[in-house]
Amino acid sequence: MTDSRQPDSTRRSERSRRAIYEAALALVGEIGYAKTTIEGIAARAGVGKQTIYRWWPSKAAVLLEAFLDLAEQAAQGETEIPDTGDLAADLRLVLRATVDEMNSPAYDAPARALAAESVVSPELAGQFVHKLLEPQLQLYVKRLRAAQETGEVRTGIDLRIALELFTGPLAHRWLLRTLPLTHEYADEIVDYALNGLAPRP
Amino acid sequence: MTDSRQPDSTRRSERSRRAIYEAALALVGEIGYAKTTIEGIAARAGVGKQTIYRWWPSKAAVLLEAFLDLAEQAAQGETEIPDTGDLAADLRLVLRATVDEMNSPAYDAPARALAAESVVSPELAGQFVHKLLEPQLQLYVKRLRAAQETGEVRTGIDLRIALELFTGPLAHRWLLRTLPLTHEYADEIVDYALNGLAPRP
Amino acid sequence: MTDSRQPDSTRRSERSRRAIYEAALALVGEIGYAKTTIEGIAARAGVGKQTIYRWWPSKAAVLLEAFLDLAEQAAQGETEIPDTGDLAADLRLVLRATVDEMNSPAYDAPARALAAESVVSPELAGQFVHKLLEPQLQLYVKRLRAAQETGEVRTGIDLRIALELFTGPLAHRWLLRTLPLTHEYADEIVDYALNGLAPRP
Amino acid sequence: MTDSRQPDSTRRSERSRRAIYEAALALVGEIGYAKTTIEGIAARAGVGKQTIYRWWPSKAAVLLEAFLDLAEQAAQGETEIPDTGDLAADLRLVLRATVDEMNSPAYDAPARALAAESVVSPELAGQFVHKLLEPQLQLYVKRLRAAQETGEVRTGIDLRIALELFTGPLAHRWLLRTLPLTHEYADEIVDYALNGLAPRP
DNA sequence: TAGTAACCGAGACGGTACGTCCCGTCTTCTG
DNA sequence: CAGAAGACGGGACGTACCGTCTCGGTTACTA
Repeated sequence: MTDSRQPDSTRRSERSRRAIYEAALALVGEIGYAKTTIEGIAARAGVGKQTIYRWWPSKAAVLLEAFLDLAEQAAQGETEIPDTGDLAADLRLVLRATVDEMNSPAYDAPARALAAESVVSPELAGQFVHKLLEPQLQLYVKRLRAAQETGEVRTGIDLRIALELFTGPLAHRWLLRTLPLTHEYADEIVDYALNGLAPRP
Repeated sequence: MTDSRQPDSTRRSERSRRAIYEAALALVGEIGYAKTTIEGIAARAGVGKQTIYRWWPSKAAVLLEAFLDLAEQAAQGETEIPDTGDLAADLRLVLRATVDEMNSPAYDAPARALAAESVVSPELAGQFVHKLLEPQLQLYVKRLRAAQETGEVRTGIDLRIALELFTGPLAHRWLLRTLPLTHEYADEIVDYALNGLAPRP
Repeated sequence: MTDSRQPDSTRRSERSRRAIYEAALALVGEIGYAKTTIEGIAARAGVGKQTIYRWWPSKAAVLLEAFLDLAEQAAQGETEIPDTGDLAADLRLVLRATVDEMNSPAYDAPARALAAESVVSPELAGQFVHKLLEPQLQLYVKRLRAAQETGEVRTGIDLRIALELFTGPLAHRWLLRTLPLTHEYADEIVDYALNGLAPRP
Repeated sequence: MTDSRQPDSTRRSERSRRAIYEAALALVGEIGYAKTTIEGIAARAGVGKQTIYRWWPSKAAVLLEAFLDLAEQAAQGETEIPDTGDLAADLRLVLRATVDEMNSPAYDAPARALAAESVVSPELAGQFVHKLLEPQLQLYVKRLRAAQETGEVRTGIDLRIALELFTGPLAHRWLLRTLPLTHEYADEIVDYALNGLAPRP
């Protein structure tokens, strides 16, 4: 009945885990994801390679956890889209913040790396979406539902689809760098998209 | 005047080039981009490794050219978004076709690989966007401009931004596999987005 | 004090070392030194290339050690030139044995390869001479010194030079294959050379 | 009746041949034989690779011809061992000259390279011995025969063997760099060896 | 309080692929 | 048609990492 080859996580070294997170994020920031190696992370963290292989299945998994850990620390409190009663204003605020985040190097490098890996690896994508992306998208659903109740958004709209009118364009510009990501762009997107969701006259 | 160490392209072997394209696309389709190696492409194409290194700077560059070549052959004629006078219908048609393409394995594998690499490599992204993506997006600009003239789209709209309301959401779902890409989804996107671009009452 | 990037030799795999010796000697015997490659040795030994590069600086160094190992096993006991009281007879015996050795394929191939490399590489020559050749030559010095004491060789002779009258000609014929190496030739050399070392009448 | 794949040597470019000789000797002197490549010789000589492959079968063959050409120019006239009536003096002179030659870099590099290749390649060795070495050794035979007639060397001696008492030791020291090659050493060798060839009292 | 089981840093190991260098052949164009 | 130039298929180089595997050493729970 017993068995399984999993190690005993109660004896896990917290110190090593944190060192690995830091080394992984630092290396991805400094030399990029492709040139970051497990050996490099281990060396930088002052850790044996086996300690990484024991707890993570891949380089991408290490980075995902490191990034989640980072995001968790960063997101202390601000886990809601504000509701001032003015939907357009609220969305502009959030989308502008997103634009700023995407333009900040500390966030950009690891997030891009994870996104790129996710594009190509369904397993990682699943984790990435489930643990990071979807929870954030659900915040939009929640805010849009509130707006639906106040009549700012017409009934019959599929909110899970509607939110993609806001996030999709931003993500697209960010991922493929087609054109610059600016506050003005964010505002414009909010303007056009919101118009599409408004009640028909 | 300049110089540069480029080889003499007039003496290039056409046979080798085509064999490399085919090998690259086949391998990416069969075993995935990550497991596709330059040695593997060379072996499959019956070509020396140096012949690849002589003409391309990286695995991604090979695949990009191979994919462009493929796209060029595929896109014989259909280089326009139809204009039946009914913008919504025309866009639904195009977006449904795009959905089908994204769901077809032959297109999916190399396109994903290139997109993933582009996310992480600005150089490749530049090529990818300039040679493949932007020309396609300009077709939307053209069609939307026609619609603007017939009054289906209100004046003052930035069409280069507007088109992203259609393509952004699709791209997002495709890249990160958040939710299934269906014709219904495409229709919904057209519905919501077009509403946002319509003349104000 | 120093440092150096040498690996930890206490953890070295004895099994791999022996396999590499055997593979190297076998390949040199079968296909010749020039066609023997490090990749080939590694493959034949069932070993990673890095395991060779970790412990040896070059193909020649591998072969030298393999050959030394072989010579060590072969030379169990016979580490002296016999002293029957008859110098000429003793030298004939030794030189005939040397001739036989040089004519035996198992010895010939690796020994030639090492000699050839030594001709061209002072570093290897140093090792080759110090570890293999000079110890053997000192046996001649010892035997000749005994002969000097019995009056068979005249005083005032530099024995380190004298021995070269015996070994030099043999080596020359062997290395450049000018003429066949026979027992009769060895006897003749002993005859002429010993005459030159005998006390003046 | 015609045939054979040999090119027409009457149309051969003398200019190219000389440039190849010079490039080969220069490269062997500067970077060593092992690092000298046919491509490198061609580039340095300003010659196409095919021009080398057309006329020579191997790198070693090029160098051999280049060296023979060099030796031919150097040996204008002095094609004899002097005969002053004093055999010992004559041999000391020749052996000292040989020592000097072996110690001169211009001679040393290509000669070592050819010797090393010859050790390992019977074909080249044949050429090397037949065209370069044996003619020189025959000069010793001639001089020793003269000495035999004057009674300085005893009858019954095989002169082709006898000469190796002089040249063998020198060659040995030179090839394997066991000990320094000096005039004193040459004198000693002449002394010991000649004693061995002298008529028995 | 000793024994022992596991994680840990370290790094050697059998491998795969890298990107480079040359090999010897072949092809194209020039004198 | 020899020769300069150099692209080609091929193979080995020496390096970098992969993921697995021992090897002491150091904890931290059991007997």
